[in-house]
Amino acid sequence: MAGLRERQKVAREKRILESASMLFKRDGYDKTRMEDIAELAEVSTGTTYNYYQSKADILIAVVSMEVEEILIAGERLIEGPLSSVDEALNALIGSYYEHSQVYLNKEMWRMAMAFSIQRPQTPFSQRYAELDQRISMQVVCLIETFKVKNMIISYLDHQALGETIFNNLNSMFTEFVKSNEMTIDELKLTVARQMTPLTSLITKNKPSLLKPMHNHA
Amino acid sequence: MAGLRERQKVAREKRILESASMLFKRDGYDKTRMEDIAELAEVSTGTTYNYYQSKADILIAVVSMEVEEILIAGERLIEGPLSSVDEALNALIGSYYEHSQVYLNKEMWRMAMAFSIQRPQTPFSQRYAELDQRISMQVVCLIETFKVKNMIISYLDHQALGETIFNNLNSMFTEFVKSNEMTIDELKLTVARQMTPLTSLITKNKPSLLKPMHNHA
DNA sequence: CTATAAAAATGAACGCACTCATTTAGTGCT
DNA sequence: AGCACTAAATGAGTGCGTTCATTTTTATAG
Repeated sequence: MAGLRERQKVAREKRILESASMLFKRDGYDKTRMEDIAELAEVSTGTTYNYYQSKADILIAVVSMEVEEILIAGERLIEGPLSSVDEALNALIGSYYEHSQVYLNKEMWRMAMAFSIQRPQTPFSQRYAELDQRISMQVVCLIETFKVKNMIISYLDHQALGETIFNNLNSMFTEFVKSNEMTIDELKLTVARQMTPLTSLITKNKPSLLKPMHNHA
Repeated sequence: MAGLRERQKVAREKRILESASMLFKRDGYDKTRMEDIAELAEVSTGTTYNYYQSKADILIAVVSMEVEEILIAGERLIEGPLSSVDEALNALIGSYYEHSQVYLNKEMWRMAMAFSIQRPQTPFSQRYAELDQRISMQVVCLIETFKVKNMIISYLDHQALGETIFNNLNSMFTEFVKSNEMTIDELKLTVARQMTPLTSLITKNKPSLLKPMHNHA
């Protein structure tokens, strides 16, 4: 049985995270002051810093929750039955995008992305990079599965292909969170369009799919 | 002939930009205080804000200079003679990377990228996005040239292809500025490797180039 | 040359993330 | 229960980007 001190610690950390998560989504990251988070969590400002290194560090805790769920959903898709290369890839990418909006909104994603670039050596960024890496690996894994199941041509560097695809879906997600107007559906359509040449080229026995389309929606 | 007031204004703006550019590269963006910039430029802190909206806004002025030169160099390459698809593409990408280090260092790039994501609606970010857009267009333009010269298969969506390639080279440049160790040469090699499957697939009459390679350098 | 209007420079003041010396409170021992 | 020890909470203090009321400088009119 844990002591009182230990239980209080866990409870405080949870209260701080919940308060921050709520305020970030309600008032925005910038508007939310450390003082506000502390007040709602019923601790002092200083105490907050005993639990999280910085305001940004609280944000990554929320991001982590979100990405863990994204990865689990992705895992399920990869292990499930695969239809065509094109459909399976778009299903995975779509799943990533859908699950990105549970705990976070666009502004919070922007902040998280910004911090991860700004100070790549901080624990925050290391963590963020690791989460990215795991998503990238999942895409590579799917490409490998295609290969094993003889769905794509076999002489290609599947690691490189997977990374290119990840870079693309990631870049477009960045565009999405930067845009006020863009919806998830538009994002999915754009990426599907961008992926078409590539998937057509690597897919076996599907020459009829080679249909060029036009510019952004 | 411009009046005294006008001339002083131009001179002050130039001094502020030069001071900031120097201090950012020497001491780092974070360490450089607005007070330091103002002091070196022989103006008051407040005056700095009559010329630039924020500290970040001064940074974009430096970034703009850099990217303008990057674009000019790219233009030259595209209009010049093209060897193979693979070589021309890598030459363009390599040129981008080489020219990225004249006024900026990794830290400054990181800061600029971070701000452009953080507040996409600010003039800073609009400007940054526009510069990105122009580079992307240059890549698309090169792909179009390949098509016109009958160097690649013709039934593909060249716009989508160009965007995918830009997203990839851009993502990897982000990885580069985030890493303390990675050199420009390593960056070029990594991107060349990632591009190989794609360029092989789209190039006409080059089946012998299809050689899978292995993981990161 | 003086007076008046307009523009720009100035630096003290503000807000907020973050720090640190001090105080408070949980734990283990007698 | 009382005491010593230590982990943790606290909030006034610090630094820096940014703002704004005031002062200074330049242009213009009489």
